[in-house]
Amino acid sequence: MQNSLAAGEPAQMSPLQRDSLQQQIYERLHAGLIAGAFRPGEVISTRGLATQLGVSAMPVREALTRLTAEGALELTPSRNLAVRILSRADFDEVTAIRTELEGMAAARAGAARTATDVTTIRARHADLADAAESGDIDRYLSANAAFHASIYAVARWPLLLSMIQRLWLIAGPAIRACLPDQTHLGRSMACHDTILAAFLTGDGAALRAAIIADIATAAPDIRASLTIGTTRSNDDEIQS
Amino acid sequence: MQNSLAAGEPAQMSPLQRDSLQQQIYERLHAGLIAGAFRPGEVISTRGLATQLGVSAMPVREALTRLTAEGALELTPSRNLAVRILSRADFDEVTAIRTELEGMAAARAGAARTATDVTTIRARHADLADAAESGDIDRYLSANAAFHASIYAVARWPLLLSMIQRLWLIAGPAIRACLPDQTHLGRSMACHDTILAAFLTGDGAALRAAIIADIATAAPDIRASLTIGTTRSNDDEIQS
DNA sequence: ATCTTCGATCTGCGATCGCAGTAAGGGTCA
DNA sequence: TGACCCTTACTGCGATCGCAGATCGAAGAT
Repeated sequence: MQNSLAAGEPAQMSPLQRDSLQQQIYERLHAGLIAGAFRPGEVISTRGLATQLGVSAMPVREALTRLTAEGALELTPSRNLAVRILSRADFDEVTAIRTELEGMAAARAGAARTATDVTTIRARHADLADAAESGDIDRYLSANAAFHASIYAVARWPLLLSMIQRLWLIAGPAIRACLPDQTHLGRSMACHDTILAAFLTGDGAALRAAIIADIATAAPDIRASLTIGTTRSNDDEIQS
Repeated sequence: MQNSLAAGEPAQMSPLQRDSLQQQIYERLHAGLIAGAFRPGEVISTRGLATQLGVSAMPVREALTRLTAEGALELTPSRNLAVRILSRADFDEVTAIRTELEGMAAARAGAARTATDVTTIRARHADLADAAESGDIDRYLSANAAFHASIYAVARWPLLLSMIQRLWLIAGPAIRACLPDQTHLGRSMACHDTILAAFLTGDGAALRAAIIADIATAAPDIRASLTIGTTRSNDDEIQS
């Protein structure tokens, strides 16, 4: 009844508006934090983001509240919301939980994969390799997150995926902060080839081991850069 | 300047107001969900809760938004917020992740415990045994949650503890819904004695095994009661 | 008597306004 | 010239209002 275009209109209706505003804002910030669009310690203002997005402060507030509760942001003593700065102990904790949960998701994904999954993962891996070759850090981080997330999604455990995403959310800015290590990027890509190979064979145990190796390979570099970023976090100019 | 009582008043000032309203509301709902104060499918109204708590709808909304994002509540097609009803697949996922994360926390807690921790855990276990003997289900569930949480807190990994709490939040109402099984309560208490013993010896591996056994012991009963609660969830009267 | 239909009353979501607290800039006094 | 205070412009948090959508009950028509 709704579609008055009826007869000669095969095209599907436009999505109009999928989610609530706060959900859209949350998802955008989520992706931005994982992709390293924000630096540790960077201040995020509710009203500023609201005017920038052309909406009221209300939905922005709820999105930021959620991110704060999840540990991605923190409330500074001057009543400002800022991207959380991880201590080494924090990072170790995140890494340990990541090893556990992503390992579990990988083991399950290896056993549950379908033909469609295989083509999806291949595509994501191709994107990742392409981004790595281009040297574009932002593209690489986004592609890396998409590659991993698509693997874990194969396990078809949405809660597990959500908890893993939360860990990426917390660690994302710290990962981005130690970006310029080009050698790390090469080593990481070798890990990703191993991950893809294990996924193609469907060996859950091997896939789990490959994922854990990827985490363990990247961790020392990130960890080493942490206190540096902590001490001189606010020295440079605020933002663009 | 604020305290005009000044001189002869050694007593510390009252805490006045610790957190924001939304945080207090969130914590109260959190505890209530874990302790089984809400039944699966039960509708929770923002304005209703607000008037009941004597506050505006705003902080209640943010608390409920957080709980919805965490998977404890869900938005029904009639635009109502209700306590999430777990499918068996959902419950299996929660149980699997619980096994992993609570096992990890237990292993770490066994190694990191201090003398203070021992006395705390003993006290919590005594509370739990007392509640079990009294037969008060509500007291038992609260004491059970406090017992487990205090063990995991010994690991000193706040993020891990927070993620475990989220799992309890989701599973809480389902656990409460299959309450009247008195035999289950006895079996569970046996598990708790084993847990306490393992904690006292400081054997992380044994503590981990005891925790996992506790989860595995309770899971079948809860799982079996799930679809029942799902099908006839709204048959009885709405609420008190 | 049964079916339809319309209105009152819920729901969550967003916008707008006001409040208390902090940080920084400009003015004034010693 | 230097130190101090006060004003101003932010911040997050809470309250209040209005909107669209959905449910339910009662009145009217067949």
